[in-house]
Amino acid sequence: MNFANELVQWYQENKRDLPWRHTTDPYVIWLSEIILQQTRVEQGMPYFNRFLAHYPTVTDFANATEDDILKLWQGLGYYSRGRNMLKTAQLVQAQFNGKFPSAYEDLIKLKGIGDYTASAISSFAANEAHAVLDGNVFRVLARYFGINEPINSTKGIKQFKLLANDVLNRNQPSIHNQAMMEFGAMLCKPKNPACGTCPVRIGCEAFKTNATTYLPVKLKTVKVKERFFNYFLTFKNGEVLMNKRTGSDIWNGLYDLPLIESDDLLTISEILELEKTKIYFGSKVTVKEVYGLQKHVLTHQRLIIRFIWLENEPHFMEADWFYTNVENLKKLALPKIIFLFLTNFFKFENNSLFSI
DNA sequence: GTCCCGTCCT
DNA sequence: AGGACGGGAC
Repeated sequence: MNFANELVQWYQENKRDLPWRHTTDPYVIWLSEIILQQTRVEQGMPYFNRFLAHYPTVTDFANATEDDILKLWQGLGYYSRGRNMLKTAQLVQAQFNGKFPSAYEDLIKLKGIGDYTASAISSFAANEAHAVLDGNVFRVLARYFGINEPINSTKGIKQFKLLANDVLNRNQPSIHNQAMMEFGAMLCKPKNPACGTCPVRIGCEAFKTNATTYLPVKLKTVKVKERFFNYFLTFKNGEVLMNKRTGSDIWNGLYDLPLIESDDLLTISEILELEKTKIYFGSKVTVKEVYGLQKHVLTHQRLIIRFIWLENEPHFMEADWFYTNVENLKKLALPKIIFLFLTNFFKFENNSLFSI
């Protein structure tokens, strides 16, 4: 039996029972695949269930607002996925009459759907012969065939793409694709792969040469930028001053507090002396309380965050600032660190995050 | 630190 | 082609 068939057999005996594996509805598969991009199954699962409960069809999804989607997406990260999903749902509603496409050529044109997701949906929903190439598949192929080419180089991606489609079982692309990924996730893991129980270890180059630790090869590590976020907490008539984030920075579309970013770690008095602080709050500022420093680590950034509670009301309001009461605050999509701070500050019994 | 059922922007 | 984009788990 060849490599791919061995993995399919392993898959049928060892696969996890995941909800999106019980359907061929391209909409449901799309939902699961976007949520699972760069996200572990265990982390994505509750979000998948929530989204499906809120939006059983793509038409329901298309009728949502961006605020609705981002609130449901809160805490999952890579928020452009949620924003792109809404655009795609609206386009599917308008141009495909609410019938979610399952053909690769249609899917690849949609926002938020790249080669991986188009291959996944078209193979799972319509059994089209497109090999998926995700982090798992890269790893399995690199190890089994002993390939040193970096998986994130242009040359490497081309090579792996060819290889993945070469080993693809064209009689059952759906099961084949799922088997490759499940095998990578459950057995051929990044660290401490279970070579002892691996059904294909006899033919595996990495096993034979004891190289699983060094494969796959990946170029460069991301450099982490350090940023200092000085947040201000102010109230008027019991309402808190909030900010809607726009532009191309992190957390686009989510809500946080009025912010002054600094290049270095400043003392409280230094922050209050900043020109920007004076423009916003005047030169006579009364600090009621300071919370922080807190560290918040993202993939490319390390945020050093402080919250400064001021008695003052702003002299100048940015266009994206607004006051809101606590009840409405609970409905806003907040970055994790802001959500944690405000939840703690206001002592929410906030379960809105996981209520359906 | 690395990786997760990647994609978009420049 | 390179960089940006969250958060959690190990």
